[in-house]
Amino acid sequence: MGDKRQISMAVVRRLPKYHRYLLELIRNDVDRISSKELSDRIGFTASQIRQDLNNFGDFGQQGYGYNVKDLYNEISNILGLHANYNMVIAGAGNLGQAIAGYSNFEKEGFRVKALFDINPKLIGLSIRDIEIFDIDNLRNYLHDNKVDIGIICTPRVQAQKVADVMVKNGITAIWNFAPTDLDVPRGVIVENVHLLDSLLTLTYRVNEPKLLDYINKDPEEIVEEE
Amino acid sequence: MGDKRQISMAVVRRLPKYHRYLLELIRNDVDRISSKELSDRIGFTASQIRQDLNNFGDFGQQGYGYNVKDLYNEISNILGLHANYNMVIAGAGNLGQAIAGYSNFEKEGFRVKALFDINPKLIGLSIRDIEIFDIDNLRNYLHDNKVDIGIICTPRVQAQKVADVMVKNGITAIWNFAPTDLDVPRGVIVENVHLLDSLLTLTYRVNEPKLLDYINKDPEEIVEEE
DNA sequence: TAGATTGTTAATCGATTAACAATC
DNA sequence: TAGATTGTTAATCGATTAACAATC
Repeated sequence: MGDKRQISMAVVRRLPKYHRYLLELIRNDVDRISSKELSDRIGFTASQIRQDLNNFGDFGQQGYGYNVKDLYNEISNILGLHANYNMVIAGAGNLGQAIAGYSNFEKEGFRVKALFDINPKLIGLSIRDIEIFDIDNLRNYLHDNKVDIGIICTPRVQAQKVADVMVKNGITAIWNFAPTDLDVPRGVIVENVHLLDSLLTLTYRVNEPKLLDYINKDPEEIVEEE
Repeated sequence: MGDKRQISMAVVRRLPKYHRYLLELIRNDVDRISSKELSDRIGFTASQIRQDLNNFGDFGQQGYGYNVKDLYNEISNILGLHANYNMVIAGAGNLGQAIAGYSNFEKEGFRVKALFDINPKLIGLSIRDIEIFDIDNLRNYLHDNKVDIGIICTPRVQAQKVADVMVKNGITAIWNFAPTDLDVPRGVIVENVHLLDSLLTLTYRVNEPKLLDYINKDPEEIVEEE
């Protein structure tokens, strides 16, 4: 019914960083902060900070700045952290187990309820009291339990199949760690964590100076021109 | 000595995806591909694909398109994958162990040589033949061994300290999984994987429709206007 | 040769930054 | 009140898309 003016992904990706820095300010007993001061810490321009925040409301006060605690709460709310989230993990290998055992998520209301794997050696074991089930039971599990987020930590070749099962059984939010892009229907939200992609941007940047030197030299052809 | 025309981060972040899709094409025995066809698969516009690639060279041929294998090799090279990389991991908890055991990296020439931790219970153990050392030995290890990439998987509070040790002992590329932004000197490259940030953008998008409805309503004030 | 498709310039679109009136 | 700082509009910058001549 509304205008639904969309928030750009560029803005959305900055929101968790605001959340993180505001928590840090609370830890340091800072009560209020101006966009200028926050800019110095977080590294975005003051102008950008004000623009970003004003997408969601008038959280500041002229002549004063922003109340740190209030702003933190506003952004928590914007990020959906007023609710708890039940999650399941497909793929109980190293990575799946690591995510299941990562305590930082629990503090924000994220709960891993079950792991699923294809490997008989893993099925039946528990990681931090979270049981590993047979992947064939994923379908039934999703039927019987309210699950908000499906996490995919399987190898590449199984990822799409798992995603299909999740989507068919009501999952609308997928956190994908498999090194492939998933094909899902409109309305299903996928957030990718492509670790190798991330590592390759690191090696790109390590090599960039040499690479650009090489490209800009281009020794053969240049001699002939004008 | 060169012009050093910089490649934008937007382009750099797309490079690993080209790499991934080209490997997929090789797997499917596709020999050549046009920007149009690649566009259909990868989801970037054909125009963008040609622009991106032309930052680095003339890899295509009019009327033909791109040779898949050649282009794959070119991009591998651009990403620095002609070399091998020695890596060490600080923090041998779940996440550190998962990364140490993640086989996808090895295929591309990445080798985890050692883990380091503060926990006496972990020190001396091995993960996939990779030994866990006392974090106090990190300094000496970096002195005695050629290490290209430092990986930080410690809790937030220890991350900066570990980064300082790495930087002081010659590391110029850091892959950071700790939920904090590192302060490093110019010339040191940091690639962050902020898992919670990623998860929060997912929950943001899950809640976005409700949130924007709420913001766009603004019931109180609107009544009074014009 | 005719058709296809690149490399590249120009046009458009969107995101960031600057500026400043409003106001606490 | 005077000073500080927001919210917001306008200007700038950069990235994406469109168009097309060059050429395989």
